[in-house]
Order: sequence, then C-alpha cells, then structure tokens
Amino acid sequence: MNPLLRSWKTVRRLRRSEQLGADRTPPVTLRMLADRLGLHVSTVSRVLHAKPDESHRAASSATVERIRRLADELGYRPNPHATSLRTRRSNLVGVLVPRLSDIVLATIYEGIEESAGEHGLSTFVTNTRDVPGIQRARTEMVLARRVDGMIFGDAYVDAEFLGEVAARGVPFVLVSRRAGDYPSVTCDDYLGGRMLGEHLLGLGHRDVAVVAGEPYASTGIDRTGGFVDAYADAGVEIPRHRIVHSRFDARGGHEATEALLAGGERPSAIFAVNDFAAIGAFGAVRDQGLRVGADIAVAGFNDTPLAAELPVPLTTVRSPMHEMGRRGIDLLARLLQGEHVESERLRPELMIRASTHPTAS
Amino acid sequence: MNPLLRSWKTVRRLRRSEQLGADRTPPVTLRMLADRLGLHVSTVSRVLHAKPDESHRAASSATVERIRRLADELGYRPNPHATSLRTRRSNLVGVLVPRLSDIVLATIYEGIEESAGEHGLSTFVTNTRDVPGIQRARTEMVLARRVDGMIFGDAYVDAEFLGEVAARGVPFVLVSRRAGDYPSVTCDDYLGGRMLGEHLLGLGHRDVAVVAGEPYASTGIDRTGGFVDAYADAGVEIPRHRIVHSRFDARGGHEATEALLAGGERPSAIFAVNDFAAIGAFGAVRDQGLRVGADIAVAGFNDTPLAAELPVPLTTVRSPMHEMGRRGIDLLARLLQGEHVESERLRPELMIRASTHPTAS
DNA sequence: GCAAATTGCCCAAACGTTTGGGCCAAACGT
DNA sequence: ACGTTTGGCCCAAACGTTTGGGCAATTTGC
Repeated sequence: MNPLLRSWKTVRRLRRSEQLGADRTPPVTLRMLADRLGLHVSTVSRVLHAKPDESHRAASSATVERIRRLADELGYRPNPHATSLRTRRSNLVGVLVPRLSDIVLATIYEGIEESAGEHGLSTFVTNTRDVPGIQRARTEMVLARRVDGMIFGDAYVDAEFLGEVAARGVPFVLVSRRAGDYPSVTCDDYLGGRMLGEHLLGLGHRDVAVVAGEPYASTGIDRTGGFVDAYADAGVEIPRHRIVHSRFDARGGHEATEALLAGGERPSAIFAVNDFAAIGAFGAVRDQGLRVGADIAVAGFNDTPLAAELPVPLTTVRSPMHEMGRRGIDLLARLLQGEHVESERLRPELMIRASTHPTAS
Repeated sequence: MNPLLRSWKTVRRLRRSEQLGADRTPPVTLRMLADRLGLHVSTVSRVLHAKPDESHRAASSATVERIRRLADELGYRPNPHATSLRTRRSNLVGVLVPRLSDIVLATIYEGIEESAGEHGLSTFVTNTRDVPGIQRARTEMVLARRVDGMIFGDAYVDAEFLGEVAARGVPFVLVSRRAGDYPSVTCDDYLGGRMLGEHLLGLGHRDVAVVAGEPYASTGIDRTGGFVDAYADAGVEIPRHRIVHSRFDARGGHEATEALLAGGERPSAIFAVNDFAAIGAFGAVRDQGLRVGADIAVAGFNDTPLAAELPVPLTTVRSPMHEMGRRGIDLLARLLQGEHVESERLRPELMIRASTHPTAS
C-alpha cells in the first residue's frame, strides 16, 4: 500500500476514535499492529493465526517474535464479527432447553458450556418451556444469529420440528432426550427404569404406580418403559390407571400423585420419573397423612443434589447430567468437522436410600 | 454500479455457493434482494431498516412495498456479524452467574432472557462458580466476543474486580447481589432478614442461629444483618458463634448446621440464608434424630418452588427472582442508551409455613 | 417561467478479518 | 554463470452491512 495513503488513513482513524468519548478504549485491530510494526496486515494475520504450517512461511522468526510481543502487549483480540463475516463460521452454538430453572437441564448446560469452552465455542442458551411455538421462534432467533450448530435439550419424541431443522441443513445434536434417528446423548433411561423396577420388585412391591412425566419426552417414556418391562418380566402387569402423566416439576408430581392416591386401594410404591416430581409426590403423600418410606415407597430419577438431603432421603437413579452436556458438545464439534457421529447412551446408577428402603442411609 | 459488472459478480457468487455442498441454503443477503429488484443495496437497506423517518425518503411507497414483499418471501435476515462490524454494536450482553444449577440464579436468568428478547438483545451466560479467577477469565471471554454490556450475578461485595471492569468503560449492572455503588437490582435482603427475625421473635425464639452463606456475597450479609438487627431491637444479642458461614447449596447448609448443633445447648431456631442451605439444614437436623418444626424451627430464603413441597413445608422469604432478572436488563438497556440509572431494591414477602409454625399450612 | 425544494434513488467507503496469489531478493543446484 | 527454488513479505478482494453524500428528475413557490 502507498505509505502516504496509509498514514493518512491512520490519521482519520485517530480523529474518529477521539470523537467516541474518552473512557471506552478502542479495541486494537490487526491494522494497528501492522501500522506500528511497518508490516502488512495480512502478514500479521497469518502469524497470529496458523501455528505450525503457516506462520514460519509468513514471516521470519524475528518478525514473528515482534508481532507476538506487540500483540499481547496491546492485548489484541480478534474481532469475532469480522472473522465470522469473512470465514462464514461463527463458533457459536445455540442451545435450547425447556427451562434452566430445572436443575437437570441446568447441570447439563454446565457440561455443555464447559466443553464448549475447550472447543473454542460459545453458546446461546434459551428457554422454550417445552412449547412448540417457542421452540420454533427461538430456533429462528438463534439461526438468525448465524450459529454453526445447535443442541436441543427439549426434543419432542415425534421429531416433527427437528425434521424441519434437519431439512434446512442445520447441524444439531440432542441431549437428555432422544428423538427419531438424530444423534443424541442420553442417559440409558430404559435401563434406569428397569433397575428401579427390579429394586422395588426385590422389596416385594407388587402394586406400584408411575408418575410418568410428559408424554412427548423420551426420558419419561423410556424410564417408564424399562420399569414396566421389569415388572412384566416378573409376571406382574402394571395396570393402565397406575400410570399417569405429569409435568416434570414438583407441582406436577404433587398433582399426579394426588390422583394416584385418590382411588380406593393405593399402591405400595410410586416411581416418579424425575426427582422433582418425586418431591412433589412427597408433598402429596404428606397431605394424605402418610409417611414416605414407612407407609409408601417413593423413588425418583436423576439423583439431584437435594435427593440425599431430604428429610427422608430419596431413592433415585443417578444420571450423568454433566457428562451428557459435555458429550453433546463433543458430538456437535465432530459433526461440524463433517464427521459422522453415533448416538451415545450413558450408564445410570441406582442410589438406594430410605424413601424405598427404611434401613438404608 | 456497472450492470455488466454486477451480473458477472452474481455469476461468481452462484458458482461459489455450489461448491459449498448442496443442503445448506445460502443465507439471503441485501445484495440478492437488490439485484433481483434492480435496486441498489443501500436503498434496500434503508427501507428495511429505519421505519418512520427514513423509509419514505428512501424509496417510493411502491418500491417499499416491493422490497418488503421480496424480503419476507425470501426470508431475509440481516447478518448480525456484518451489522455489528459496521455499527460497532453487537446487541449482545454477557451474563455471569455463580452457577445456573442454582435455581435462584437460573430463575433470575430466565427473567434476563425474557426481557433481553423484548429489547432485541441476546445473552451469553456463563458459570463462574464464584471463583475470582474464573470470573476474570470469563469476563475476558465475553468481552472478546464484543458484548455491549454485562450483567454480573456473582459480584463480590468488595467490588475490586468490578472496579477494573468499570475502569475499562464496560457498562454493566449487578443482579442478586449489590457491590460498591454500582447499579444493581436486588431483593431488599436486609428487610427480608428483619421480617424473618421478627417472625421468629414473635414465636418466642430467643436462642437462634444463622447459616449465613458466603462472606463475600451481599445477599447473605444483608439477610443476616437484618435478622441480627431485628433481634438487637428486641434486646437480644445473637452471639458470634451462632452465626456460621456456609456454601449456598444443600451440602453447605448441612455442614454448617452440623456445626451449629454440635455444641452443648442447641438453638431453638435456625435461619439459613437461602432455601438450599435450609434443605441441607433439614438433613442435618434429621441426622440428629430431631424433627424440623417440632423440635427445632428452620427458615430459609427465596421461596423456591420446592419450599412448599417439602415433607415439612419451609418457612421462607419470597424474593422476586424473575423480576430481578427483568429489571436488570431494563437497567442495562437504559445504561446502553447513555442514561443514568439508579439501583433498585425489590420488596420481599414472608411465607410462613410449618417448618417454623407447626399449625401453618 | 424560473429558482428552489423535494422525491427517489445510487455511489462508495468503511467496519476488521482471511486468503489466493503475487513479487523481489537471496540461496541453491549444476 | 545461470536457471530454479525458497524465504519473506505485500496486494487486493471479499464477507454483508450502514450511512454521509451525491445527482437527476419532478414538484413547488412566486
């Protein structure tokens, strides 16, 4: 570039930044580095960008050194908007969850964020409250932000909406819930349900009920399925009216349990497909004047940190929530590299406590 | 522009997008619209951008109509990276919280996200686990993403780090916790503590203890302060050893309560500065073979959804978490407009339940 | 009927990167 | 001594917007 022109441009830029007001330090750009070093901006870019194969071809090692030193002396941070604009890659991923105030999803998100950081990705996370209209709207919103890919923690098992997203060529993975044949990272919910079923069978419970969660979520479906199958294998058929759907929160578990306890003869054990619903079940049991553990067994799923602290500690199935989040990003990262990925199903662990087993811890 | 040149460019662009692979539909740009309509890109930009004052000067109403129609027929979405690059405004805000798996912060974040959407802002949220080093690192990270402003939900009361951030000219507001004179949206924690103190005094409790939370968080400090002052006003001095710091989770509340119960004569009531710590206190009380409510009163703070569902419903102070998040963004938005803003202190509400008052619901 | 104002649009530069392709000089091969 | 490689750097276009200025044609004012 014509050196005269260059210095004129520099003058203009300085004047401009003065007008902006004093306190907000203007971010340092490649051009500033290049100007101060008497180099071309492309040289600086190459040196600061590609480590092994490019940088030594781009400049002499002395120059490389000069550039590096100035860059971190001035605290150079590439402008991600410029980079994204140029490369058509934003290193952003959108994450949809039903609600972050559900500790399960929040913990999964912690795993997502942790792993995303390691992959150089940033995440937009938003709540959809499991409402399809909101899922659509929020998906549009994050796609408008030009994310590279998405993670859905709120998949409907019918996968209708996901089909549309896939048709648009957006890379995504599912966490927590599975749907269709899309790549997902889930807990082995079916196995977890089975384990709990076998546990209750072993304790002699024959008349049991299930607070089954929302009918559109694979988590509730699979946990219930495993539980029911465990009983079927033992020759016990759980009647239809012993299985009631519910919201996934405490209130929902409370209501569902109320319904279950309303009938004439009550079950001797209740399996709620997540811990919050189980806590709601505690409330309903209490309202009936019954005692959890002594009069009726209650079990949950997920082993959230509260489970062990409850006045009657809760028997539950530990699901690797944090790990699910981490693997979710790992899968997505590989997807973004163009690799083909397989779904993963993580192993649950049965935690036996006093809510089903009076002599347990 | 020379029409010949323009069409040649179009050809190049088409060829290029073919190479990308079939499925990923190339996003529609201003130029595509302009080319198809035989207009200049700047005209299209103006029409699609400024509503009342500009658009009618920018084009005839017929043209405006044509542009609008094609834009949403093709589903035009402005590329935010290009826009941010040009305008130096990203409409992004960074949110730091200790941990989203804490339902209090998660709920605050729901408010933040909701209100952010209404303001046309998007949020990056990240967990810092209250570790200063991580706070710094994550702050750098979101600033590198060129956010317009920040919301801290993890402020240390000493405000040292916040001072550095402020010195760099970054606009921010605090939620949940206050610090220094920086604009914040908090619950009136002091008042909440007072209300609880007066409640327990009214029930005749003279020998009380406090599970006070982390010493660096204004929430715990102010709640404890209000509580202690209520007792002081009644002529009761709470001895130093009755006040123990703790983590904010169930485990932390458990450990702190164990310590409190270890001594010779035990208090007749325990105030834990948040619900999770209170649940942990439940666990510790249970481990001592005591019954919450009957043998010892326990109160919490925040009124999380579980409080009412516990086997012994928890007396607590309702704090407007969702609203705090909303107001936080509102404040930040005004700050970004250059307005001057004042901190807000939201009103708490006492929820009396059986954990302190055996005959309550 | 002429100057002035308005309407309706176009031009071009800029935001900060990345990247394919140059170009000049020095080192190398024979 | 003379072509060829390589080292070290620069050039310029492009990504998709926004925005201060134009400029021609039409309308308005008098």
